[in-house]
Amino acid sequence: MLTAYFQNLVPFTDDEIADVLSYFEHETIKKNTTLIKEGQISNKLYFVEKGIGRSYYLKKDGKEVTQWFFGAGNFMASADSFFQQTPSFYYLEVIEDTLLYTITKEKLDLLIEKYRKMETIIRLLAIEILTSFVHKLNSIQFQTARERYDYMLSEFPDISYRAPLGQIASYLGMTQETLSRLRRSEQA
Amino acid sequence: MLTAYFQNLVPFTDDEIADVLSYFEHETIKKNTTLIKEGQISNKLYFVEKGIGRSYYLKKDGKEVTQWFFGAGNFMASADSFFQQTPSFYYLEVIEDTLLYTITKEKLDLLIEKYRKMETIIRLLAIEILTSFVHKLNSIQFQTARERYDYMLSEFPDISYRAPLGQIASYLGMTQETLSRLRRSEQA
DNA sequence: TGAATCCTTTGACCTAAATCAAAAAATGAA
DNA sequence: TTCATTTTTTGATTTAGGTCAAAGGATTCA
Repeated sequence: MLTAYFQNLVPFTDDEIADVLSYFEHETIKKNTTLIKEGQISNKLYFVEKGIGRSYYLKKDGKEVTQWFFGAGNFMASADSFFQQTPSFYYLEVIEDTLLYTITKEKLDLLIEKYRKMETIIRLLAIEILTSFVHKLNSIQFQTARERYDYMLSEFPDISYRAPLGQIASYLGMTQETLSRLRRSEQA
Repeated sequence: MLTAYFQNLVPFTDDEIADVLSYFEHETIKKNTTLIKEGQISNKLYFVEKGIGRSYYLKKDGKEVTQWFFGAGNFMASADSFFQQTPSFYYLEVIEDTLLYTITKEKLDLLIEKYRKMETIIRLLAIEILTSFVHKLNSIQFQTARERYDYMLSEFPDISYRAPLGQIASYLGMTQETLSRLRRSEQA
């Protein structure tokens, strides 16, 4: 899956791909494990092979706000912390038993130096993440609660039914009571 | 200013910088000029030397929604359209008389091929844009109108007083009436 | 310099969604 | 299998901010 992801962006030879993959580690993570806490500098970039990851932060009143869901087939990171090596604003966790490929910042930098194509991939990855964030921003700003939930269903159909309701509600910027009522009216 | 921007990310020699700058053009643009319309594929990346740029889109009801303001010292683009060469979701315009450096996609690609450092710069640029978008997303989701305006004041103090109120209001996801009332209470 | 257009303010009223509270359902641990 | 904890649903009430309408100000351009 990771191989396909790379090949899709920039073509590699089989030898190159094998070498690139050797920089990654394979990990199995149990449900509800925290990968990064707020304030830590994130040293790893993750690729979700199976399962769901989530980033969130705590409001002053202690309530969690989901910032993003990472489904299978996507890279996951506390992007600003990892790329800019600054303290993370977010917590990162997995909300299901999850299979991850991971790479450290140091190894990624080595890879980027070794393969120019890798730098291209990271550039494209950053732009892709950027695009999807912008898309979310536009889907949430000025939209009603119902429209925001419709965006969620179309953008993350699988996650919409696997993540706890409260986590989805905060991702969409509404209370869980409101989301619960929306779901009821959905089925009618 | 553009030189400083580059040097700040990756060191170049004087000769290199001169060569890189020769790929850019210098343009003076009159207030309220549209640079890109929705649906067009954006072929240019802009650097704002002086003035203010703005991206916006139209809702189904025809109302403009400001997506971003670009102040002096920043790159401006319809990011997804320029980098991925897809039809732009946004309009791009300048809201003051503006001095811009511009570079076409073709020339930028040449530069990236010629100087690896350029690819690094674009990668870092993409990550920087990403980070600031994420920051906005977090500052708007779950915040009250007052808090959103405070974010605007701290993030874009200059633009807060130079852009028309309606444009700022839609950027912050509120009506202009609400923003007008906020400002009044501000002064009290 | 004045008509025309655009931008901002103000007021009255309304509504979507938040808050508060508590019951019901689901999950998990012993 | 039961008890405890967490998650979801439902109801009653409140409120922030939206909508509608109209009047003032400020720009612009002939």
